[in-house]
Amino acid sequence: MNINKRDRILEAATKIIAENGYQYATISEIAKEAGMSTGLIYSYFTNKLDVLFSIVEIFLQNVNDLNNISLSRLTDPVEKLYAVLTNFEALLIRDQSALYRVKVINEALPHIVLKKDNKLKKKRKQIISEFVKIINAIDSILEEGQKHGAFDDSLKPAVMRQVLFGTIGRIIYGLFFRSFSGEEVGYDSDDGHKAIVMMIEKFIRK
Amino acid sequence: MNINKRDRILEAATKIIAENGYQYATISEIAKEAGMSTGLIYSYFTNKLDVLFSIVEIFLQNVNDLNNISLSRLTDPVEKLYAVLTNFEALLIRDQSALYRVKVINEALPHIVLKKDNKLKKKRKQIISEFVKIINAIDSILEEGQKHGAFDDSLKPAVMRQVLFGTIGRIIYGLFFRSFSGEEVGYDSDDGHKAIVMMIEKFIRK
Amino acid sequence: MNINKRDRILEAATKIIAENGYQYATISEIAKEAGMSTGLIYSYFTNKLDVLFSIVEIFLQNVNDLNNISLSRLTDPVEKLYAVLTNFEALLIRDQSALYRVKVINEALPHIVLKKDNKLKKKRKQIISEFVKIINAIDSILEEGQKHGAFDDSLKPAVMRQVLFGTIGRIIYGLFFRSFSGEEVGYDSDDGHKAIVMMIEKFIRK
Amino acid sequence: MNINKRDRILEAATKIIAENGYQYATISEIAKEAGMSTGLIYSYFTNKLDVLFSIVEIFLQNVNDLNNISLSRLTDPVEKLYAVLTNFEALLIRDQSALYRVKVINEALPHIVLKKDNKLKKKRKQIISEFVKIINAIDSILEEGQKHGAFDDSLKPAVMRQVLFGTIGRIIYGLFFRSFSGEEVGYDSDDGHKAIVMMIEKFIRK
DNA sequence: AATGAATGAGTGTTCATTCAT
DNA sequence: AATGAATGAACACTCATTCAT
Repeated sequence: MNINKRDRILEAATKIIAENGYQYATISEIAKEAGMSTGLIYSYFTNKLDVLFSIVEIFLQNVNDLNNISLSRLTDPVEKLYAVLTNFEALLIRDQSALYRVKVINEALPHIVLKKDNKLKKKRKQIISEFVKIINAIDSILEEGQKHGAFDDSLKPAVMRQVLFGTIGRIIYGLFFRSFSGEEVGYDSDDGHKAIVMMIEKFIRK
Repeated sequence: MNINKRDRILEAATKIIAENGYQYATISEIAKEAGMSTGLIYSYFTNKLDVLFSIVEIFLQNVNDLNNISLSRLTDPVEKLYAVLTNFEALLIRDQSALYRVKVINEALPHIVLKKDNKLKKKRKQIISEFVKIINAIDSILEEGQKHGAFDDSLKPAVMRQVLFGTIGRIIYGLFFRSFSGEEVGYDSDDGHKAIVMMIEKFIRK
Repeated sequence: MNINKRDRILEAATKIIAENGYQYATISEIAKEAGMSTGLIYSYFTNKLDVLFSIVEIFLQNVNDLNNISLSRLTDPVEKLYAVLTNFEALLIRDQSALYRVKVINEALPHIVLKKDNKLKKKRKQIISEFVKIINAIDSILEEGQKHGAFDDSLKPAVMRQVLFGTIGRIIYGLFFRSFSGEEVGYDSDDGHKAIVMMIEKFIRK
Repeated sequence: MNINKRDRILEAATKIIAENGYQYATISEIAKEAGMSTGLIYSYFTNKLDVLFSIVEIFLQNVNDLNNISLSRLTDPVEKLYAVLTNFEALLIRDQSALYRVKVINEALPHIVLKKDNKLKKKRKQIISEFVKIINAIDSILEEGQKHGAFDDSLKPAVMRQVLFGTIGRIIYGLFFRSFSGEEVGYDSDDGHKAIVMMIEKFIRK
């Protein structure tokens, strides 16, 4: 197994799926983009859905890896929250292919929820476990921060976390849309970053 | 044309698409759910995508209709913002079929962006125009509010609006997921509502 | 469901499979032969294997139906055996399409044994049950005949039955081959019939 | 060319094809079973069908070799027939891998008849010639025996031969099935042998 | 001689869409 | 207006075969 080639497939798939939607992205087009034959994709992935899932899986693992590093050297909940959300943002904004990833992950989530494919049970579990890890990381930061009076405690951590996720997700999706369609959306990535930072500040107790 | 039948199709489609995803929702299953033949669907809609688009279209029209009523009798930007977001929330949380709609609209957006189907050009434009109306309504409320010192003006209206959309969308999606999967998500619709209200307050200048 | 159309598919499939072998018989060729589209075949059958199985199933049902009629009015084991084997022969020799059936059934048996397709579990069971019915019919005729001293009892009924099946099968396969390839095989259907009759006589105790 | 390796491939192929059917037996599985790479198989055989054909070819050659030895020292048609059929039986019942061969040869015959593959014309001819040799050997024994009054002459030799082939084939297939599926078939290899012997006796004129 | 990664033709199957009734 | 049988384009996936190493 050529690890490099697997990555090439995932990168090509990310692009093709982002541009066409999962349903209209064909394996043969992905293969063409990756510069290989359709058959070869099936020696790296179980099926088309597995390609989609793997994109999500790797992204979530990257998030968790970054979080592990960042959180290990921090103690202040405020700083921790900062770090976690910045990691998220960084992984999704970095470059063009990162923006594609936003789109793909957005489209992948419903598929992961649906449990259509028995062959991918294990991978599904793995993805959910990575996702839960992220959620737990944030929720426990928020909880800890509320207990220590660092954060506004009028909202449950789970809701606060949704607010933060929703904010980041939507802002970044707008940036993807701008880059994809060429149309203006009324803000740029600096504005977006500022918004995320401000959201955190809104929840900090003065 | 039987307007009642058209609605029945859209309601059935909303359920089937929400439960299976657009790709896996078949016309024949939608027809069965609506209690009619597959052929009949095609005398009310151009094609499958048209069904999806129509769900979104009607929702956006409803939002705008509600907004028009609410905004006409209000002058205070703060009250206006309240009204608009509450309308949104109301239309998406009301009942089970409203929760389905969250899911379907989420899935529909990428399709609307993609412009795959030439037959639906007009409908696409119509949807975008409804969407822009909503965006403009909010953006001008925010702008006006900032000018009058009612809202925090450190973020551009467009970004603020994304933050609010993202928050509401994510929170409501969580509620859909809870209702669909039966799993707990850590909050209920009251918590969600509280969060939306609080988001507005965060942006009000004291 | 048009019962006539189902039969047309089976007849076309029997021809195409007999001429090309199951592996090389494509659904699209069967559809063409049956004068319909590929899709329609799938509203009558689960999949390609289901078509194959159904050919066998109908044949076995026909055999059992004929056997039920014949055996009900006979008491003498010798006459019964005669009747059963003649039924078999009749159904396999009757006409061109009957000869095709010999070939197809021969090729189908291994597939039935393999249990590859979970969707066809029920049909598989049904086929085996029809097959067992035939086997039991013959075996009990032989057993009864042996008990009454009508048949040679130096072989177990199961073995005798295999001898009779093998004889008929091989002889008829030869006739199929002659008709299919145009080559001579050294005997015709009259010779074949004589052989089957003689086989029975060989087992009759004088 | 390593003759040993060629044999290893054929042995592996016999097992895999017997267990899965020719269609579902993959070259890569055969290679794995033979403990080598897929590529290597193609330096010993033209293609997949060539592997199948070669199994049959070798079997038929073995039969003819045994027949040549046996028949050269016998003159009595009855003894000759005994010898020929016993050779046949011996080669097919001997051990597990011999039982596999029954299955494979059964499945191979239709492929040999079909003439699909131009590359194998020569091999096809060779197989048919070996097969004809066997048929001729038996037919001439039967003919000679009939002329000398040793055998029942009410059936043409060709038909008698089919009866004998059918009997042996069916009985041995039952034994393969028993060994493969683990189910009982109502007789064992001793019963089978007895049946073959008895069949000969049935044709001997007393 | 040997490997196994890579190819790509081939086909079963699905399902949106049409249209005769 | 309504049906649902019929169509056939489209695509995921498999696997025999090749060939660079």
